[in-house]
This record gives sequence, C-alpha cells and structure tokens, in this order.
Amino acid sequence: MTRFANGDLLAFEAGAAVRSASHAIERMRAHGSEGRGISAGALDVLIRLSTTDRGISIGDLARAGGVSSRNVTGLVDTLERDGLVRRVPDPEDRRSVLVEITPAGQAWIEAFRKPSQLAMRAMFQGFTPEDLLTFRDLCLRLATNQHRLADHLRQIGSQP
Amino acid sequence: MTRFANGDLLAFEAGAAVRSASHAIERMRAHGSEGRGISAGALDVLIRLSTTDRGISIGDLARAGGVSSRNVTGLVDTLERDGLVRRVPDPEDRRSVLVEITPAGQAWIEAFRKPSQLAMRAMFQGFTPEDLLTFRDLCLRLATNQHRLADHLRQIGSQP
DNA sequence: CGTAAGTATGTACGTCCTTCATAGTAAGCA
DNA sequence: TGCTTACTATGAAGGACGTACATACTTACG
Repeated sequence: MTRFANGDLLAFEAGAAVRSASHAIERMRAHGSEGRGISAGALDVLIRLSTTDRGISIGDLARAGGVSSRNVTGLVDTLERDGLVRRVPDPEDRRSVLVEITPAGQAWIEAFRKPSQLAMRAMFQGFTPEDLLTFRDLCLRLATNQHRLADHLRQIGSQP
Repeated sequence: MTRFANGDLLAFEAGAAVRSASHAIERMRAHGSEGRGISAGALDVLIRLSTTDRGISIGDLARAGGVSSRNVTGLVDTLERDGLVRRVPDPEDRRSVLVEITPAGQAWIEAFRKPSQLAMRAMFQGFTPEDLLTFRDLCLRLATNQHRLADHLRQIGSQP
C-alpha cells in the first residue's frame, strides 16, 4: 500500500471499501431476484413506490434516487411493460405523470422480500445489532453528505 | 415504510443504505477525476496495479475484483490505449498476460490522489475517526462475507 | 501422445446512466 | 388577454460496465 496522511488514508480506504460492499450487496440482490428478471435500478424505483399508496411523479422519483429523470422514464417503461407499475395522469398538473405500483407489483415485492431478507441476513452475518444500526446510519449520513455537496457544487458551478 | 421483523428490517434497510452510499461515493469520484476520463471499473484496476511493482495477470485482477475476466480484458484495453498500463507476456506461462502500470499511470494516480482525498474528506465530514474506522471495517466484513457466500453458492450450485 | 483444463480474447448482448433536443403544459408579467 | 420563461416527460444517440458463449493457444496430466 502507498503512504497517506493518517485521516485521509482512512477516508480513501473507506471509500474503496464501500464500493466493494455495494458490489457485494448488488450481487446478492441479483442472486435473490434471479429469474424474476428485475434489475437494480428498476428495483429501486419499485421499492420506493411500494412505500406509499399515492403515485409519485417521474421527477420526484428521479430526485429521490439522485439520477436523471430520463433514466427513471426508462426504468418505469420496463416496469410498466412487466405490469408491476402503472402510469396515471396527474390531475393537478397535466405535464406530470404519476407512477403507482400495481397489485402485481405489490405481490412481486412480497415475494422478493423473504429471500432478500435471508440473503441480507447472510451478508450481515457476524454483525451485532449495534453494528447494523451504526452501519446503516453512517451510510445514510454519507448519502446526505453527498446530496449537500452536490447542491453546493451545482450552486458554485452555475455562478462562476 | 413497510413493516418487517426487527433484525431483518435493519439488514434490509442497511442494504439499501449502502447502495445509496456507494452511489454517493461513485458520484464524487467521477467529479474528482472529471476531464481526465477514467471510469470506475478502470480506476479499480489501476489502483490495484499501483499497489505492487510486479505485473498482475488478467485472471488475478478479475478474481480480486470479483468480476469476469472478459470484463478486465476490456478495462485493460482502455487503460492501455491511454498509456497508463502495459501488457507484457508472462515468462512462466505463455497463456497468461501480465499487466503492469506505466510511469504515466503512476503519475495519474499521484494526480488523482490529492483531489480524491479532499472529496472523500468532504464526504466523510462529521465522521469521527472511530466512525471512519468501524465503517471501513464493516464494509470490508461485508465484502468478505459476500466472497464466502459466493464460494458457497458456487459449490452447491455445481453439485446438485 | 492425447485429452482435459486454464488463459485471454472476439462476438453479441443487456442494463444503467448521461446529454441534447422536442412537444406539451404551467406560471408570471406586460 | 397574450407572451415569455420555466418545467414535465420523453425521443434519439451514445458511453461504460458487465455478462455468456465460442475460439485459439498453451499447459498439465493420464
């Protein structure tokens, strides 16, 4: 290994580590939903939709996931083709399209949950509940930090 | 949020959280190496090569990264096209190709390190050194867990 | 020697994600 | 009211990562 200043080394290593960890999770997830053919990005959208009864607009889904709205449009396309999701016009804004989960989508999530939880439990084997809790919180803090940074960068980028 | 059994909920949420976190890191990394045009997968290979003076074979790189060897071939292609990496024949096995980092590659890594560390420091703002340490360790444990699981799955998959 | 296994790579493909361009709609202001 | 500006979703095009399968070459083992 190359040499670093103390704290920066740790941050650098942690960055690399979280990348491996995410790859690991992704791989297990793929294994869990194997055959039922839903891919990572689409799954994110579906899970987000499953947490509410109201529809969510494409733009809001994009902002929530931190990706472009064009991307979400595509993911919703595939989910809709599979019948897991449905587009309905927004009664309050005719530009907007609300996406809601269908009963088939709910069923898919239910079927996905059990094996996914088992896989996750296997992945987090050896973690104490406290480990799990702090780990989750640190991850979320990382995500919010990034959101804040992205906003900041966007601001200083748009007014040089 | 939907309802879960206690521990499984946490594992499920932690899985989602690490995905966001990794996306966050990835985005900052992209921002850091902007213009210098190296992408995530290639960067992983380059970093791995920068940690040793000897060449590493395509297959070993693939196993270390947990990806297919075909994929590594492609990544090495682009790195070689940019002059950051070089293929040399393995003197001990004429099937194998060793990949080594060039001086230009070393220089790239050096140039990348500083802004990357700054970005990481910004990302991990608010983390105590202990947070950072446990976070990194938990991530690595996750990765090793996945490796073990993958091996296990491969074994039971190949002898049904 | 001959067969089996390992190596890198060609071909083909799927998914994620992006940017730019476009048509429809909303909102603010003369 | 009409005009301009901004926002919405989407079409088109493309880059990058990753996979599986087939192939040619080399090694190792019987």
